[in-house]
Amino acid sequence: MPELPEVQTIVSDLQSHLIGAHFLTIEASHLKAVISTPKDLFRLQAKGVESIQRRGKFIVIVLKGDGVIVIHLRMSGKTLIRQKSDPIEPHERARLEFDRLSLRFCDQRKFGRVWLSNLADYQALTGIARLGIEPLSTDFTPKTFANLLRGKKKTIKACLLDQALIAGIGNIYADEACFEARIRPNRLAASLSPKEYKNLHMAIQNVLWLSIQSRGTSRPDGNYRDAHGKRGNFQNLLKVYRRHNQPCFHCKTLLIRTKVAGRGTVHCVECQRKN
DNA sequence: CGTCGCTCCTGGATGC
DNA sequence: TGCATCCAGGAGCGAC
Repeated sequence: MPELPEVQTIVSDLQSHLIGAHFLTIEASHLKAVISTPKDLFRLQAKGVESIQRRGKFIVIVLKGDGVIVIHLRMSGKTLIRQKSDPIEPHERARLEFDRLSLRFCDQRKFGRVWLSNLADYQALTGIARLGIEPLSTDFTPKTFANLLRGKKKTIKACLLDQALIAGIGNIYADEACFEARIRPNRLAASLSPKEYKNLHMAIQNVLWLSIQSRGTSRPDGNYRDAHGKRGNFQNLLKVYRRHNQPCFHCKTLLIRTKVAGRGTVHCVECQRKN
């Protein structure tokens, strides 16, 4: 599923094709996929694309003037850059028409959303307002990370998945970062030592940067594709995610699968000790 | 207020 | 072989 590295890859793709294009209309074939008001829709029409950014797992397309288009892909969403004349895509839920191309929002599981709004309202409307720190920003230091987690009464994995604490990490990179830092995902966040906070902070940044360099993770049966419909490559570099019953690359012990924070979780009982 | 569990969805996997 | 049930999983929301 698209997490920070996948969304960053898509945003880069969109930046090179959509900047300067003019947004014309949106057509929703799945009504719940698009959230807007007639007023907002009217205000968005025929405005040039000024910038495209990522915030957490959100894609934010800012139009000249006052329009903002926000997309969240959730589990299975895709945004595909197509020609206007190209045929309908499988699971296509909405079509954003620009003057020179057509952006198709596709989503097998119908969890994803497209919002049409304006600069004053889009952060509250979409939930972007509630997001925590960006893990690849300069503000995200070992110290801010430790301060964020110190009082928390839940597992470290639940904290990594909590978008109000840190924005952009999902199930794949939570497991990968915990393995990289040699920390068991079901440890209580407050129980980590200063050194472990530091190690985990570095592991998070390393894993996210490496995945961005590989254009994200596309599982064999997974749904993530970039804006051209192509797979990423980080699945070849995963150490634990979806590798249960396979040997740990470090110690050869078979990795085990458990449930932490309600999510399928894979870790190595030897490399990721209880304390 | 913080944390937990339920819900939304689909299609592939599993069970009988 | 075929039909029914189970399950993953991000995030909002109600319950406690």
